[in-house]
Amino acid sequence: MPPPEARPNARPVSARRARTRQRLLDAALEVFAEEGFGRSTVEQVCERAGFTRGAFYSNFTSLDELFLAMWERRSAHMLDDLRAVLADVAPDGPRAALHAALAAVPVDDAWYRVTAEFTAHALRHPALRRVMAAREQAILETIMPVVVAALSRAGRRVTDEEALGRALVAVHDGTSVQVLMEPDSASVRNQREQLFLHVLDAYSAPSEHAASPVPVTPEEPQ
Amino acid sequence: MPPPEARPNARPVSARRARTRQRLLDAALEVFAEEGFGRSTVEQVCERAGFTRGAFYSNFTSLDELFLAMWERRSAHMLDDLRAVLADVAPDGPRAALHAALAAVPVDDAWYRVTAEFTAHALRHPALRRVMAAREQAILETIMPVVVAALSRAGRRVTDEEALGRALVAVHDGTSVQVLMEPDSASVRNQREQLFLHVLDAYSAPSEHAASPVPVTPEEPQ
DNA sequence: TGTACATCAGTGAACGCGCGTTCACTGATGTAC
DNA sequence: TGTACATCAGTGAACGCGCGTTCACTGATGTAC
Repeated sequence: MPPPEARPNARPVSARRARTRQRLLDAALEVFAEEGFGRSTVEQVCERAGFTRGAFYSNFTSLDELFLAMWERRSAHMLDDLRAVLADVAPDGPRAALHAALAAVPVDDAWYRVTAEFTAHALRHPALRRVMAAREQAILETIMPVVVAALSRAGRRVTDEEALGRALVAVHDGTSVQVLMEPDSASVRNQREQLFLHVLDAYSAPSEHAASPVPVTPEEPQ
Repeated sequence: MPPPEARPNARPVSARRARTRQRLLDAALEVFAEEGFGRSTVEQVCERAGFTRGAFYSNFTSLDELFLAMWERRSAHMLDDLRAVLADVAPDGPRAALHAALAAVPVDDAWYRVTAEFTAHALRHPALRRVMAAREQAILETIMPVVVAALSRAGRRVTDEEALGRALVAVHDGTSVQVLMEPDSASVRNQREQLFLHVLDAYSAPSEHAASPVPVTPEEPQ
C-alpha cells in the first residue's frame, strides 16, 4: 500500500522536514503578497522563514515550484473552509447561504494579489492553466449542490447549472477587486451582494409545486 | 497658454524623443506580457526596443514609471476605441450595443495579464490605486449614457445607474478570465453574453409609457 | 543654400551589488545492540 | 537506558553572472547668419 501522499518512490517525509517546508510556504505567501511574485527572491523568502538559502534548495528546485505548492495548499485549504461552513449553515435558503459563503471566503487583500499574479502566470504556462481549471472545477462541485438545494427550499429550481456556476464565480472575482479598491465603502459591498442575488434569480425559475414562488432578490437597500 | 501636455516648465518634446519613448512603451507591453512585470528587466525592454540601457534612463527613471506610463496610454487608447464604436453603433438597442461594446474591448490575453499584474501592484501603492479608480470612473462615464439610452429604446429604464455600472464592470472582469482560460469554448463566450443581458435586465424595469415592455434577455441558446 | 556652432539624445563601457546556485561541512535525528 | 554509528537536513562560505545605474563621449538635430 502506498504512503498517504501516494508518491510511488518517495521516502517518508520526516517531521523536521515537513516543518521546514511549511515555514517556507508560509513565508512565501507573505513575501509574494508584499513584493509581488516576480520581485520576490529566494533570499527574501528564506530570511522571512528564518533559514539560509541552502535550506530552500534542499526542499524546492525553484521559486516557481514553491509558488505553485503554496497556491495549491492555500486554495485547497480555503475550499475546505468553504465546504465546512456550507455544510452547517445552508438550510435557511439563498440569502443565508450567500451570507455564510461570503463569510467563509473573505475578500482578502494579500490572497487576492497572489491569485491575480498566479492567474497571469497560469495564462503563460499550460501546466498551471490546468491546475487552475481543476481548482475551478472543484469550487463548482463544492458550491453547486448547496446553491441548488438552497434555491429549491426557496421554491426555485435552477435552469442551467453550469451557467449559474460560472456566473457566480465570475461575479465573485469581478466584485472582489471593487471591494478591495474601496475597502471602506459599504455600498460597494451591498451592491456586490445584490448582484449575487440577481444572478441567483436570473438563473432559476419558480418551481411548479412551490408554495410561494417568489424571486430571491429582496428589497433593495439604500 | 501652456503647452498641449500642460506641464508647466517642461521643454517641448522633440520628435525623435517622442519616437524613442513610444518604442520603449511598445516594447514594455510586449515584455511585461511575456515575462510578467516583476520578472522584466530594463535590459530586456531596451533590447526589444532596439536601444541601449542609457536610452531608457534618459527617458524614464524606473521600470515602475514605465509600467504606469504604458498602462495609462494603453488603457486610454482602448477607452477611445470604445467611445468611437459606441457613438456609431448604439442606436439598435441593448443587444446590438452589447455586441458592439464586446467587439470594441476584445478579451486580449496579453493585455489581461498586464492589467492583472497592474491591479495587484496598485493594491500595494495608494497612488496607483487612485489611477485605477480614475480609470474606472472614466469607463463608467463612457459607457453608462449609451447603456441607459439603449435600454430606454428597448422600453426599459435603469433603476440604479451606479449599481448597474459597477455590475457591468465586474461581469466584464470576472468573465474575461474564464474566456481566456478556455479560449476555444463557444459556450463560455455565450454564457458571458447571457450574463451581461441578465444584468441589464435585473437593473432596469419596464418604463411606464413603453410600447412593448419586454425583458432584454432573449431566448436562451443551447 | 551653405557653413559654424550649440544643444540634445542615445551610445557603450565600467563599476559594483545582489542574488542564484553549489557544496563541503556539522549538528540533529534515528537506529541497532 | 546507554553507547556507537549512519543518515539526514540545514549551514554558511564561495563563485560568478546578470543587471541596475552612471557618465564621458559622439553623432544627430536644430539654429543663426
